Amino acid sequence: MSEHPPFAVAVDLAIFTIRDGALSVLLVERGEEPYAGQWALPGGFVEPDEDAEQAAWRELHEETGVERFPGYLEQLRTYSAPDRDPRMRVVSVAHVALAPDLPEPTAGTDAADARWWVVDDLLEPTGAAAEEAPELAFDHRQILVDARERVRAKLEYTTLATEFVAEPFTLPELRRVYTAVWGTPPDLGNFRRKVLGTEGFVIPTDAHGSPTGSGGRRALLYRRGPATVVQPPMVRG
Amino acid sequence: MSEHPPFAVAVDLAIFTIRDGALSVLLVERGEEPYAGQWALPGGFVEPDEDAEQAAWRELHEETGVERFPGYLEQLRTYSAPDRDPRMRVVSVAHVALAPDLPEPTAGTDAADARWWVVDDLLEPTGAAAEEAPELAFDHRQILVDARERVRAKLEYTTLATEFVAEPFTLPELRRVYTAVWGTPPDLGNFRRKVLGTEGFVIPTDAHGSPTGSGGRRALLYRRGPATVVQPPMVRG
DNA sequence: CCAAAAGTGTTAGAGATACACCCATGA
DNA sequence: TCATGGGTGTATCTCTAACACTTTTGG
Repeated sequence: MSEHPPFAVAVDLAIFTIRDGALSVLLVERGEEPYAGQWALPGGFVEPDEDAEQAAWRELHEETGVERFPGYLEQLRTYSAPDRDPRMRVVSVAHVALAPDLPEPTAGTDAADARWWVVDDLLEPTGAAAEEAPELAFDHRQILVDARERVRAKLEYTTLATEFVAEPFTLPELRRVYTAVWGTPPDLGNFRRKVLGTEGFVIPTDAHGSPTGSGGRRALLYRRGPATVVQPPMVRG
Repeated sequence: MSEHPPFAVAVDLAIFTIRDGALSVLLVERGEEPYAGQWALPGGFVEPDEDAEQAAWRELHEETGVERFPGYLEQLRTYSAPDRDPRMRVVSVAHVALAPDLPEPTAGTDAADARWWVVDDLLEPTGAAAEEAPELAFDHRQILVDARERVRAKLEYTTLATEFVAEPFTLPELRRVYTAVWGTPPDLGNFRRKVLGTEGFVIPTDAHGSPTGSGGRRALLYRRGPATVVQPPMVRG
């Protein structure tokens, strides 16, 4: 019982953002074997002097090319099937990150390319997207499925949606986050009542946003409030 | 970037049950260094040919002494602080298990002793319990705190409470599960309406239970139903 | 002045809260 | 027959779903 077989410990990241009204995730094209040329979630090995969360933050900065990542990070779960990496025994602590719209990523050190993908195009491709949709390396498709479900669920009972928008933001912007993640827009009136009625969800400013299209009222601007939970939750669909 | 420092990967288990109306957890007294003589969550190293969940099931059988463990198991989260084990770099994939009242456990191979502890006596000891309450080894206190919070939360929006009672069970028994986990009893009438009104939560039988004390009506017996979620959730407090 | 986008009001109904009350059983 | 525990009923209140309506702005 004093055996401890050696494992490599990695972190993988599902980094989500909203682009053009669609929930999107950052993928990298692998430059090395295994799965060279295939698309995968960004990630890397945990260093001897850091924990998994520190490793995830480090990769987040490396892969997005942003020094001060403006978003949110949390652990998702650990994937440990013995054959998940053909090279050796690798256990991966997957994380979920959320951010407001980020610049186009730069390909990292060991990645051939990096870009944003619309999540639905990867997981439920229809029409033209079905041709383009790549298979993901390793068990990353499963990680992506679990990560999306985590985000969907957390929008219901937390104020996490505000991590998808840059401050200051308008309520219609925030509502578009829910629309993108859930696939269907929450009722306008009920949405506003819920957000404004939840103490500390958003903090009003006295400034107005700029017009969205041609014509239309200018929305009020808000900042993130200190609240983290929404009780009772917003309901999906 | 092609370095993979070697880690040991372990599983730790927070095994909960309800004993005498209190949420209880199984601890083992460590027989070996580090932390010899201190109490800890049961656990062990992941073997080369199994994943973390299989390792957790294996430990569950070994530590409880039960061949066919009757309860529920899920991954909690992974703890990976570099100094969490003084011997070497150990990453632990913690799990939560729930079971109906189990027999007194047998001390495992590398444990000096094993017994059930009332969780509140460990985490918020008052009065006499404060003397007895041991400090837990490693970061197991934190794991226990997180595990209890997971269980509390899941009772709200899932049918998980039924994993704490042996089939067939009565509704008052099930209600005592909520009372033990939340610390306060849900309203009797509302509780029944919620459980019976949630399709597939419980399945009625035509048998009656045996009397609890001296006097009192005999409760109807039920079995677990196929439902897993409770929508909208039961509310705590 | 019209269309588009933001914001407000209103009504019906579901569900929860907080009880009071009735039933079955053993001593 | 009474205490004990199981089970039912109900008035009130809160919140939400659904939808109609008003306001502000650009062209």
